[in-house]
Amino acid sequence: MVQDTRELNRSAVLTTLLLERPASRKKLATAAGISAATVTRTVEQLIGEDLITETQEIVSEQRGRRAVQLDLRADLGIVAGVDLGASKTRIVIGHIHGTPLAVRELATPGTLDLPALIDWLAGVILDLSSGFAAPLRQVALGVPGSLEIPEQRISHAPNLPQIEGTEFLAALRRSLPCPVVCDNDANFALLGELHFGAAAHSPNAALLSLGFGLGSALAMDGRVLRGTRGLVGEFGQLPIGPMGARLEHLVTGGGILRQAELAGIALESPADLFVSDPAPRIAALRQQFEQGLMVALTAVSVSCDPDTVVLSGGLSRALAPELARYQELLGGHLRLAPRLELATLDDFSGAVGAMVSALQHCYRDLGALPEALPRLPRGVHVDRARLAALKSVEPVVPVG
Amino acid sequence: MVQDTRELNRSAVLTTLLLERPASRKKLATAAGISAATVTRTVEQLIGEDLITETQEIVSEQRGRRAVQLDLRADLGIVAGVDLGASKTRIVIGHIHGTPLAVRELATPGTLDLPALIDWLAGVILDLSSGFAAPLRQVALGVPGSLEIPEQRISHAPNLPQIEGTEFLAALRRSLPCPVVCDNDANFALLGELHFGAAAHSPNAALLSLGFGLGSALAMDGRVLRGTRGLVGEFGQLPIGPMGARLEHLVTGGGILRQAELAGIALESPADLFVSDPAPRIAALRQQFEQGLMVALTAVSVSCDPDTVVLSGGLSRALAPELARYQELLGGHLRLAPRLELATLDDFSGAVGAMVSALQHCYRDLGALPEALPRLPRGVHVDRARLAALKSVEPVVPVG
DNA sequence: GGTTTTATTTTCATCGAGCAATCAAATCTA
DNA sequence: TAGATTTGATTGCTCGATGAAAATAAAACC
Repeated sequence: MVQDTRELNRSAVLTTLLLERPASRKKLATAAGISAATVTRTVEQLIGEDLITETQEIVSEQRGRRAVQLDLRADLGIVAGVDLGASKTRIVIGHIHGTPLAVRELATPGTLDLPALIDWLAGVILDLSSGFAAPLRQVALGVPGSLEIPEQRISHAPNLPQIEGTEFLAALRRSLPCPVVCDNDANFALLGELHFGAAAHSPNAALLSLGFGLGSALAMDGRVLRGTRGLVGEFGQLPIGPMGARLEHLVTGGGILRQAELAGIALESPADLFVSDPAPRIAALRQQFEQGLMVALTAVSVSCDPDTVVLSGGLSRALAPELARYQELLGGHLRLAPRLELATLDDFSGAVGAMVSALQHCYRDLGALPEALPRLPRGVHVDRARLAALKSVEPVVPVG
Repeated sequence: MVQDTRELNRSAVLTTLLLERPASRKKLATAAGISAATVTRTVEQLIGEDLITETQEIVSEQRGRRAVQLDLRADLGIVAGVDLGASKTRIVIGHIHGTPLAVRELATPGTLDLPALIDWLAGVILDLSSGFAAPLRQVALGVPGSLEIPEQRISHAPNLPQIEGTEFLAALRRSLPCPVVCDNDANFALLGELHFGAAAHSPNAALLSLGFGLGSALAMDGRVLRGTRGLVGEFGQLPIGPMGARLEHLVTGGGILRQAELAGIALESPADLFVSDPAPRIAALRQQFEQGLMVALTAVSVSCDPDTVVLSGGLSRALAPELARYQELLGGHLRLAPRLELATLDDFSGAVGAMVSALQHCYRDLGALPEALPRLPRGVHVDRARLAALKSVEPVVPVG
């Protein structure tokens, strides 16, 4: 509690710059509520630390001396957001400014044993990130399982059992030259949609991932809720059916196929449930699904009072035509029902959210104020078209 | 961002004192990480503001000069925690130090119209708080309904419909000489149990209130979650039964009676469901209840990953003998199931929690650091015996 | 009564912020 | 083209607040 006023101003100026990038000293002084003199001195320090730099002045339309624009140094580094799925692994390399630089979608070699899987993953990350003339500063990894915070243990990952326990993460950390944070894939997907997707401008939001399994995530005030034992959002465990059947047996791709089999109906894919003119027996099955979906939607709604619930995962695309009806149904169950939206980043919500998280960890390490992190990165736009375009980009672009 | 270092030290010293009450200057300096010289000056300022005061020195067992103990001034004020229930209204007057001073339990005159109800409530609060030689600084009011934050509107209060809308709160505020905060009764009940009851030492906790209605509340990191529209915790809305029947129709006192009536069973009270040797038809009804209870317990568990789930409300006492079995059942549904506990403050969880909230608002207004509030008040013990003893105390005790 | 120990206050050097003057670099105007 | 004007950035200066250390205070010990 000593002379931290200087440190405090450093943080304030840096944070303001991250929020209003790029900005002149004058603008920083106004926005941060600090005198111009102090900003000059603080900026000098930050430049000395090789953190920020003066950039091109904008062609001014005003009279008077042109403001010198400042920005985070472009060669500070890059981050990697990784979504390690049971079948596909998706990676988004992000520039320190927040821009996605490269995107990859690979088949996860799920049959490999643990050391080989770690080798493969570390190799892929290093390979993709080495094409840029800036160091890799942070990796964020989404996994199809829960993370127990105190011991950094991954549990409950039936679709990729090798990674359960603590060894996978520990070994991956040894194989990578920078910090690695890890979280549940749904949590990162929600973070991605919060920043660039369907839940932008909804600080309170939830995500329901309807795929082969059921995942969900909750966010309040722009912050994704994360319990210490990774239990948050596991609504699939709700014992709602007769005999304690779980919700995940009703509203997942796997569950639908199983229910169909039990009922003696031949379904090729879970999406067949949503054909426009279903046979009566399929309609019954579908009604069962929809009942479960309503439970799931209600559950996430009363958990964090979201403005928006984002639906993602393979099944979500199949039920898109029914969305308006579901919205109405939910309104019947719930006063003040949240808005239902499909994920706009498609299968890349998770990887993009991981990139966002990695960036936030970077900014925090650089000294940004923690309370501003949920609003960072700012001034960047990411959408599916941009990601698609980057899939084919060779990572040979020198940054800066 | 100017010379706020002084203000910052003031907050730090005050917060440390609240956390380590009472404390000497030396102790404050060590605990807050501030130099002794600065603490001396800051304490001088706080004494000048009539906020803190020197108290009796402790009889020292050490050599050397005795440390002068400092404490919040006892005559700073009192707060009122009010739990306005549909049938009973409970009030706990709390000293600024956190000690409960007076406790009342009154029948709510639920048949009064709005102005008369407000008059009655304001009168009761003023009457009870006027017996102490210290001003009433803050009132916290728990209501059997939801609070929509932006407009301060109470909604969803079927058992006390007069208070719905914005007028009740607005008029009550006009009738009381100090700030009034309002929240859902379950939220305050959880806050009470978090501080003094079954969830003490569980920063992540949830509460399930099983009474005539179903209420619940969630807390993470010692902070009760509160959505902007008061939807958090309304798990009663879960449409889990056939034909969209809601969870609240299964696990509430009212629901049980209705189900029994539908089944043609005569029940005098919901508690009859839990007799030790039930008739087969009652056992079936009970099983239905327990299925609903499991859904509710699972739902709160996966919403905030609690270490403890507190059961409160009239029904919770009836099912106490079955608690161990429910704990086991829950463990079967859920890996890492939370601990189930009965509320230890009985019917006063809500009023005590409201008192806690009122105190926290006081401390915040005095300048305590927001991040310390979830740990305040400290060093006070409240239990049902103490509350019971205070029910009969006449409020004529001059404070200080 | 002197010594030792511990708490608090005072003294004093230093640090860092803001104000205001100054410098810098534009556009505007005759 | 040479001021005048406007706006941004820097610098000199003062002042307030902190912390280290010295001084003082108040106890126990011997």
